[in-house]
Amino acid sequence: MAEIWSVLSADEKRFVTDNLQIHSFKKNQLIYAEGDEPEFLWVLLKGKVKKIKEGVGGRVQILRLIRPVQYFGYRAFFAGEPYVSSAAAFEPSTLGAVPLHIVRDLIQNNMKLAWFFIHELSRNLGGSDTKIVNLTQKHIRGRLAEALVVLADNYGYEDDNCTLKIYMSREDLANLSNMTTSNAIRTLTTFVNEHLLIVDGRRIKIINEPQLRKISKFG
Amino acid sequence: MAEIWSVLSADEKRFVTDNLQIHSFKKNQLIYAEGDEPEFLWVLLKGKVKKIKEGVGGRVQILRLIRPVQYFGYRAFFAGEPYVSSAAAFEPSTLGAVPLHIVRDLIQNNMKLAWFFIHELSRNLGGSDTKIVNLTQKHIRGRLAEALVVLADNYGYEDDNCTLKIYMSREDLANLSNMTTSNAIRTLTTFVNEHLLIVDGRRIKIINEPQLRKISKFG
DNA sequence: CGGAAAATGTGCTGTAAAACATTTTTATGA
DNA sequence: TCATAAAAATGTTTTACAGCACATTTTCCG
Repeated sequence: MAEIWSVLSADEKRFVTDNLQIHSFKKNQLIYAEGDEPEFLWVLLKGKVKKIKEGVGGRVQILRLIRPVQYFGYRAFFAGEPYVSSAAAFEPSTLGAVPLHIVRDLIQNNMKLAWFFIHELSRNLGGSDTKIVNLTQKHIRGRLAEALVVLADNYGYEDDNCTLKIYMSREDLANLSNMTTSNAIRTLTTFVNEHLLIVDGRRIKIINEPQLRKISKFG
Repeated sequence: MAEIWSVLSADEKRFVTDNLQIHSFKKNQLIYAEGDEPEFLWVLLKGKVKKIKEGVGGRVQILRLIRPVQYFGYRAFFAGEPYVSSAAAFEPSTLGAVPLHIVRDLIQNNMKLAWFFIHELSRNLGGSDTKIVNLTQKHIRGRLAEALVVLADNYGYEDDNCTLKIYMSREDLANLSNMTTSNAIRTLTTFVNEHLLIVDGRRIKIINEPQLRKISKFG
């Protein structure tokens, strides 16, 4: 369980293990929904998870991507609010769930754990602020390029060192970069014509990453 | 010094006081800049402060508004990054500055203080995520209405119970709601014609708040 | 005070991107 | 393996909004 695990004492580890439930989620299955009261700290063990938020007219924005081993679902609890976003599995995934009151008790007696969450929250907040400017000010090409670069940074490449290790629908790609599905498809085609990518179904090969990063930066 | 103060022991309070510097900032003066290494926890004692981030082509987004007594400038330090946004005074303001290494030492020995920051960060992160959807999906009218409502919620009204207790330029209003200055002016005029507001220079009276909130919600 | 600079207000134009529509391709599972 | 649905692709239309130019007013400060 990565970073958290390493700051826990043997007793604390035991305490967590005793209270950890393992859950499996199917592709596109909801883990929790906007408006729900936060109950569990989730840890993604295997698979991929997206945090999403519904906006005007059912339009969806993907807020964050989660990879193993990362934690989520705790922010709302610490804020004393219901969830403001939902979480769903991108693909078949295995997750652990620890009741948040257990987490609270652990933090209360383990300053290192408190620092872990302070650090995580701080990094996420910085990312969120950056995302605001990226999504509101960049043009379509810049936003899609940004999304592709983020996917590469988040999930990496297959063994060929250029195929994105995530296979998402055009719709998800659109929801990630704040555009319509049509425009995601169109812009993707443009990038292919410009020899930045090779696309085969949901398989995306990035063949000119520097140029893509440039577009993402000044787009 | 509000919430933080109340969780400190007498010794800790003394420690903070000994390390607190008071600074005055003029209207529009920069407090710190994007890219700077975080050095101080800032506390706004008097005045108004905005957190801003520059985007494509120098275009500015106002990320957050700060009122007395609120704390800021600590996120980047906890994340171990340089600042990703700048802070500037809206109007003549008085601020306190506590070196962040002092804050770190205090947190290390005071779990209540740790919880304070976990709580703050969590609330801000939720707000930031909500802002993403508001700014990307709502139309101009909705975004401006939202901004006005946020101003009312943040700084409140004058004694007449309808004049916003903040007097900001059209440009700031535009930067808050992700639009050009021209469009902020135009849309403001529309709202006046619709008898939602009365505007006299920078003095904005909200005379139909329910309708404004409705526009903000479905815009 | 007076002149310059900044802020505000309006109209016009071009265009990026949404909305809509239709066809083609790819999955899915009975 | 065929039927049906879902996803992808592509063309057309519409519109919301940025960009710009310019006039007017207000603010600032030497």
